[in-house]
Amino acid sequence: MAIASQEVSPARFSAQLRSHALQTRIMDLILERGLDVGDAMPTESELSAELGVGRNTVRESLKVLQALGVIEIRHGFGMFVAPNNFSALVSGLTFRGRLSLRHKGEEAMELIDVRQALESGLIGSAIDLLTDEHLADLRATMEAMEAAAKNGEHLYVHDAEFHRRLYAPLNNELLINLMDVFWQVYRKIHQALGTGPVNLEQQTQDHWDIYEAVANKDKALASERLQRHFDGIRLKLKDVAAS
Amino acid sequence: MAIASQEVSPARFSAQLRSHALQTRIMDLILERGLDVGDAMPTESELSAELGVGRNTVRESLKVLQALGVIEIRHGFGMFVAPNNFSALVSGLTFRGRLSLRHKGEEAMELIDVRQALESGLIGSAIDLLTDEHLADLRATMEAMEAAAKNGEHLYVHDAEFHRRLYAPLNNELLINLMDVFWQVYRKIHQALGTGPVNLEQQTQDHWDIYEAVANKDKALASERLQRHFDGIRLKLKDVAAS
DNA sequence: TTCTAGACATTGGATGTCCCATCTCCTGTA
DNA sequence: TACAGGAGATGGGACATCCAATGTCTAGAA
Repeated sequence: MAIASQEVSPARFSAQLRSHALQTRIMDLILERGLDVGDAMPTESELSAELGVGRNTVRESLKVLQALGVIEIRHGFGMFVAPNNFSALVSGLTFRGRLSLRHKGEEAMELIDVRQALESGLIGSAIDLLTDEHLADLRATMEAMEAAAKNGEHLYVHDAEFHRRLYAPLNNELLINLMDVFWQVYRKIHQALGTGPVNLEQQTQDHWDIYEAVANKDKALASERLQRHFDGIRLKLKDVAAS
Repeated sequence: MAIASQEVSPARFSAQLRSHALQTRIMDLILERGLDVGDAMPTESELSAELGVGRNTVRESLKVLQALGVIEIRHGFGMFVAPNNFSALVSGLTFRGRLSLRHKGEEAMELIDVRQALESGLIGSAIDLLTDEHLADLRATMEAMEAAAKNGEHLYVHDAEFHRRLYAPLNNELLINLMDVFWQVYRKIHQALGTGPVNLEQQTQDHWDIYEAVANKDKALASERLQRHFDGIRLKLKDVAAS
């Protein structure tokens, strides 16, 4: 006879498990077939037939895999195993940040904290591996930033480029991607809040200071200046959130 | 009753942009309505009507949002704004890692690098904020780990718990979530490779060493022992990948 | 009062249809 | 021969409409 189950219904997640299982099956299929980045996937119909589920169901999973950066979908042509691409995380994290800003902006601050920890913690290793070539790239970025500042243009592109190149010596794509995601999320949140007045010269000078410390291979100074850079960002965010 | 007569823009917009736009519209709708974590979302049909797209299309976007951890879908009941939850990232990153292991396992190594940078870089701040209560929690975890090791059980749970509690003082949920994701991805990759022989005692001792340094508030020592801990993990991974 | 069975709302999934984006290749013209 | 343009094939995008599965809630029975 049926006993009233004391168990907190585990079936509450059963549906998610099934759709998650389908995603996993598709990923396993890629691995089993030895497909590599850029290779073509089976068509939606083929997958639908092969996996024994409807095409709509397959599509839902495929969209998720696309969002996770696993595959790339090209309308009218086909689907392909995607190169590393975390851009999809941006929207999710941005949403989180904006949601949190309605309270006290905690999560947005947490984001800055993580960026700060990652960047100031890794700058030492990056300086160790820095070559003249990397330094020249960095300098070129700074000059472009300065030129943009003089023209009154936004520094977004150059700012992102600077931070990306700063850690290029580490040769860690995952790290670069992660940092890029965090940077973009910060930018989007900042945009959504409405940008206050920006001091382009100050911003450029901050980056020059960091560049200088890096060029002199002064790890401690570089780390400290990065810390201060982020302190400034944090303050600005707090200002905007309070208004 | 179809309100579909709304003529859309000339089909200049790429498909990805359109589906991404739909996801954004749903997220904006949440923000506009002031929904908070745990609140119920409109039903699929309502969204379909409101956004002027078919229910299947809405569902694809909803699944993506679920995968990004934005919403939680409960079969037969409804959809809700989800609490922070990065577990979905795990599958995507795991896939990346396994894909890379077919070549030289670079990405899996990069993952360890990022973990190492994050953890050894942040241990100092964590020690600054460490309270007796946190320390007691940490000790409890270690004792549980030791007990498990004596019984020959896997240490997975306790290992993860240890690293989670180590950084609890920072009070940064995003960070905890990220570390958890990385930890799980590492574990899954390791599992997929087939675990070699594991030395439970050694593993436990490593963690005790770290605990000791933390308990003594010796930041430098803690950071160094964490570094060595990850060096060990990296070596183990290299061994398995080479075979 | 307590427990159970069923109604209901809502998501899960399948199928069929049509639309439209992209690529390939063939043909016609210079 | 070389190149431009268009027709057709391929394949994803969107939608309507079923029915199934499942969690919740309530009415009714013990």
